[in-house]
Amino acid sequence: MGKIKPGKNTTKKDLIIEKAAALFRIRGFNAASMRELAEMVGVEAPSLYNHIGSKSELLQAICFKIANEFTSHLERVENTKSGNVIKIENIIRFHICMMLDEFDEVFVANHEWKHLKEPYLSTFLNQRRSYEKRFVALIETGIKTKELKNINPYVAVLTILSAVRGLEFWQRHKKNLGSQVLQDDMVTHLLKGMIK
Amino acid sequence: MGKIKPGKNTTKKDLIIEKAAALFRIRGFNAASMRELAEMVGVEAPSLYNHIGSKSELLQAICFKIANEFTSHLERVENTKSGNVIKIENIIRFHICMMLDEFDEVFVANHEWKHLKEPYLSTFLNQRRSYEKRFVALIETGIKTKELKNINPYVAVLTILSAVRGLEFWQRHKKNLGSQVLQDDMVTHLLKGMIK
DNA sequence: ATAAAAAACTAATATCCGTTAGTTTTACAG
DNA sequence: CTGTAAAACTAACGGATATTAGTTTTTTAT
Repeated sequence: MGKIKPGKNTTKKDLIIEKAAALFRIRGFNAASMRELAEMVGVEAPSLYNHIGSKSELLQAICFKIANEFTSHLERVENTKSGNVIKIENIIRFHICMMLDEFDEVFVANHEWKHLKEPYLSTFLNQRRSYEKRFVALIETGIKTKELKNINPYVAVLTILSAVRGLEFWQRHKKNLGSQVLQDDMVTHLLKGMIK
Repeated sequence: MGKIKPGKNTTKKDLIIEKAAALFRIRGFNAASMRELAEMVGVEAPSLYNHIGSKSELLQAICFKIANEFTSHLERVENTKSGNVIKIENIIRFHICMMLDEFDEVFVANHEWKHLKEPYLSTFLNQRRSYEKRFVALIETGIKTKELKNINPYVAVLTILSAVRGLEFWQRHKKNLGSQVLQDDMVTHLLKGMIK
């Protein structure tokens, strides 16, 4: 029967996925073993299969959870009446937030997606391409409405995504940088080159 | 006895390392099998061991080849008499060049280093930290000599490294962007925020 | 041409991993 | 309590992997 398992308000499956994200980030998907994961969960390895279907399924869950969060946020932004600059700032801030407080999952989605199996791999890549295109379109609109400089929108999108992704690299130095300060610095720095 | 093997001016070991870099980039270190590598080299798997010691040794060779190239280039720049802005531009251009024409090796060094075994893992990370520190020092000097704005040098270094690393992400779109144009754009963009 | 060394091949081993089978324990519903 | 379903455990399997051993072929030096 349906149960609510841990003391928290989450299923044990959710706990497993959460631990899997941490493990996959540190070890990488292939190097991470179900036995290690089981130990982190506090259980023997075969017991995991009472809650999940397979190791790949864990990777799928992580990657699509993140991909869907980004996609649905973008959709929300698109349906907003704000100007394009604000929309873009909104997206940048969302990326930074995701990077900071769902670090493991975002890292895994960024680095381990290549180990997804078909047809999930193709779906994931299509979703990603679609996201980029819609982001580009947003910038193109901003250029048409004279809000933005006449920049190459692809370069802009990829610069933004690269810079934000670089936050994973900053973790080590985070102690030296307040996170809100960091966020503001990054946003203004990334927007400065674009706004007219 | 000492031999020079292939028609080219490289040893077969070098060929194996080159193919390994391509394979490790595509599959990831753990997912890549020695049998796959052997097929790429045109040989049966055990034959590889006439030229190399182990799979890990291949990863070590790739990671330290790249790390040493960056380190020795930095050393060369430090011993130059140029101004700090030129030194920094020099470093950025070197990173971009490395990314473009030793793509597989740089990618592997950036993403698969975590699978190095001790003591190589520690050595690699120390070398990397040292590189960052010396890069930071260069920027700090530039600030003291009033060549650069009073920016946070850590932020500057990490932004630069992130942006350049993002080039791996651009491969897909490279068709749309001339590589020299790209290089100049990126350099000026990265420097613009720093120069006084 | 011949001897020696280098490098290829076949066969096999030990290990590890994801997963299944089968069983026992735990926990909740009545 | 008692019955039932969820979830834990032990044991084990099948497959893949890096690597070794031993042998044969190819290349090189003289």
